[in-house]
Amino acid sequence: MGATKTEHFTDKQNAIAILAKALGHPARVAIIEYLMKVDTCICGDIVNELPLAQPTVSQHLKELKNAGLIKGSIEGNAICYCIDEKALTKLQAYFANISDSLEKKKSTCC
Amino acid sequence: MGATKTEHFTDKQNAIAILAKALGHPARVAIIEYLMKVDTCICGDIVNELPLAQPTVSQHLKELKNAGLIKGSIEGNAICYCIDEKALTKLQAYFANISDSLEKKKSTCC
DNA sequence: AATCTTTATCGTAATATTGCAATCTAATTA
DNA sequence: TAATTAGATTGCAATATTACGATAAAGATT
Repeated sequence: MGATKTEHFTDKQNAIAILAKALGHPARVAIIEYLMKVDTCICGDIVNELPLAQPTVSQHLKELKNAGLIKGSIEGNAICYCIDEKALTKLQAYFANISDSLEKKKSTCC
Repeated sequence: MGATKTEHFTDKQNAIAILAKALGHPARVAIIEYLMKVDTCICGDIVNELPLAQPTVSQHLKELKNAGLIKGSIEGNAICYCIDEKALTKLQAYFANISDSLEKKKSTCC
């Protein structure tokens, strides 16, 4: 064995896990933060921003794309990578909801 | 090779990545959601709630604990697992902040 | 057309994760 | 004290991730 048993969990649980997993590496967190920092989307220098080799960065970008956290479109011979707002909104909503619930049931716990 | 190069990233990036990674598996998302659902903290039946064998669940609980997402205290011969609010608040704040920024710079992008 | 630039892919090695049977530990109960 | 119960640990097999050198693909530049 060794493969995750996704079929036993709900779609929503799997969806959150996929997004969280994609952010489960500091390089990918750094990529998202870099895409937040630059105003424009034409950013062909992500490799220079990271302390990793180009194939490694390319692989991380691919994973972020597969998870739906970023989207890329071809722009000449460079590529324009962008944050996909939908995914981040989903995460924001999820944790906001959890925080809310925690606030409400502060009493009974520990 | 094969090990994550954590030393090249900021403490904050690593901290977020650790929390996200811990939630990067549907079973662990399910555990957090179960702990949210039950009001009390004396919950010695997490194994029965999940479609996984007891050692596997134990391992997932350990990882959530290592990441700081839950805390456990011995309660007789059972164990009381609890959500650690600090970690979830940290995630909530992180994604709320990102969502805010995205809202503000809606114009220049794609 | 030859070259440069940018990004992706392939191949491979090192390491990490997932899952479970078997076993161990410690508190509880009979 | 023996049996029970709740949970952790060990050991192992299957699979996934991380990282990078080498190379390929495709548009841009000369």
